[in-house]
Amino acid sequence: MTTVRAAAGNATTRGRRAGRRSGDQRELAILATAERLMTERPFAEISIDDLARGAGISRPAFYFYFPSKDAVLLTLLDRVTAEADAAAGDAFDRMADDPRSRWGDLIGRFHDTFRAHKAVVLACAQARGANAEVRELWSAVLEHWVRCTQAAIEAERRRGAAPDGLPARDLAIALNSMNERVMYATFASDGPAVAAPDVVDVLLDVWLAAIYRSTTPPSV
Amino acid sequence: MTTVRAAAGNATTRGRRAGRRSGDQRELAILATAERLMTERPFAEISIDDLARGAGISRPAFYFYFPSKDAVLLTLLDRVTAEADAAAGDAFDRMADDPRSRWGDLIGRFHDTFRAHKAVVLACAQARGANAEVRELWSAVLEHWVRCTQAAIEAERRRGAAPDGLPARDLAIALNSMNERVMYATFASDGPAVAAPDVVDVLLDVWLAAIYRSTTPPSV
DNA sequence: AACAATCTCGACACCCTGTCGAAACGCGAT
DNA sequence: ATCGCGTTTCGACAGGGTGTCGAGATTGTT
Repeated sequence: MTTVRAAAGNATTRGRRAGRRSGDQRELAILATAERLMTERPFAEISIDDLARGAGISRPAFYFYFPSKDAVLLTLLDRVTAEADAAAGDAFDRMADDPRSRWGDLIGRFHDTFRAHKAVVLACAQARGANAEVRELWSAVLEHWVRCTQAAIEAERRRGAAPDGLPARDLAIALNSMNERVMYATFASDGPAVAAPDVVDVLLDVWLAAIYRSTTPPSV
Repeated sequence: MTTVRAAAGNATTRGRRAGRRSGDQRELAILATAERLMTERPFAEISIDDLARGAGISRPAFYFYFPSKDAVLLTLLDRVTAEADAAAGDAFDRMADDPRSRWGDLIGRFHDTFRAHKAVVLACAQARGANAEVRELWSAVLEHWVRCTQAAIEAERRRGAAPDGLPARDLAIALNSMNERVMYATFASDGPAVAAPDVVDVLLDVWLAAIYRSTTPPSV
């Protein structure tokens, strides 16, 4: 298994070899083409030739910018990763003020990040099965949300607002997994799905029930 | 988009053209080879040549038995579909006797079906993104579980054991989606995952909390 | 103008899929 | 036994995708 990442794993070097001149626009054109085509058909059906032609270069020239088609997806996913980490940021502060609103913010942010990059996320979900790097990077995103969720659950238990029960980490994994799968189904219209406008409400209700055994958790 | 299914959509005709002689063993050999290889590497990395050689025939001969690689997976999935439908069967009877045990049975059956065909299910999850037929067939399985769950929730609400709240269908979708994703992560060791022995317990707790707002729901 | 780094692409080797037609096989009817 | 006819097999081909190489074009610097 060869790796697409630079040795240092630096996200900024995922694409081309170091040093740059005028070709930056070409690199961006490839990324833009990829994002556009992904909204039209599954990632697996997009060829490197499609990406190259879309960016106005020949197929061999593509390889100057990216080592493979997957590397393009990984670069796109890097952006989403950064945005997702930022979005999780302070959503967990002052949970005691108004738990329902705070958890709603949290799920809403996950939802917004997911939806803003729907095409990339759906493509990653498809590629995840076949590409270990996509799988690992996506796992890292999810792990971050799980940790934040776990910490918030533990804090709520400490202040007596939430009852003890399942290990907080297991609960956090289950709830975040649910969010991922439910949102995926809704955005992809894949199988039984919750209607798009209701997604956040439905998920929030399950979260509150699972964490507090109530949909009206106590504030301070 | 060409279809792999026979016009009638009959599961028994998914493979070869009608009429048969001694080649049944070959067809089974292909299926057995597929199931074995899927435990070793992702479905996308298995070629038709691999399947043919594994069954002791040449690559063109493979096409006598199946029209494509996906058709093999679909045939395997047909078995799982049948088993899953059967497993859901009477798991919803006498829910009022002992809700916790009954829901536990239900999740346990989903879990057992999933685990018994781990390789097939993981391969389908991978192929789902690229193949519409796999996606539809898997959706049908999930839809069946969702309907059963929805009916059981509504029955529990009618007898006053479960409080009103979210539409039962939305709740059923969310919970079954959670089960699918959590089990997938656990079996595939993909990203944050619940430890294998705890999966059913964790899921059951979330189900009971979401349906009853309690982990000790009332029996008759 | 000359050099070097950057960038481009024609041509190639390789792998995989799906199809065709010819040939081999199995078996009941003559 | 052998003829005939469906069943089964495979060599060979066409088409399309990936990744690589080396030669050439472009651009910025001196």
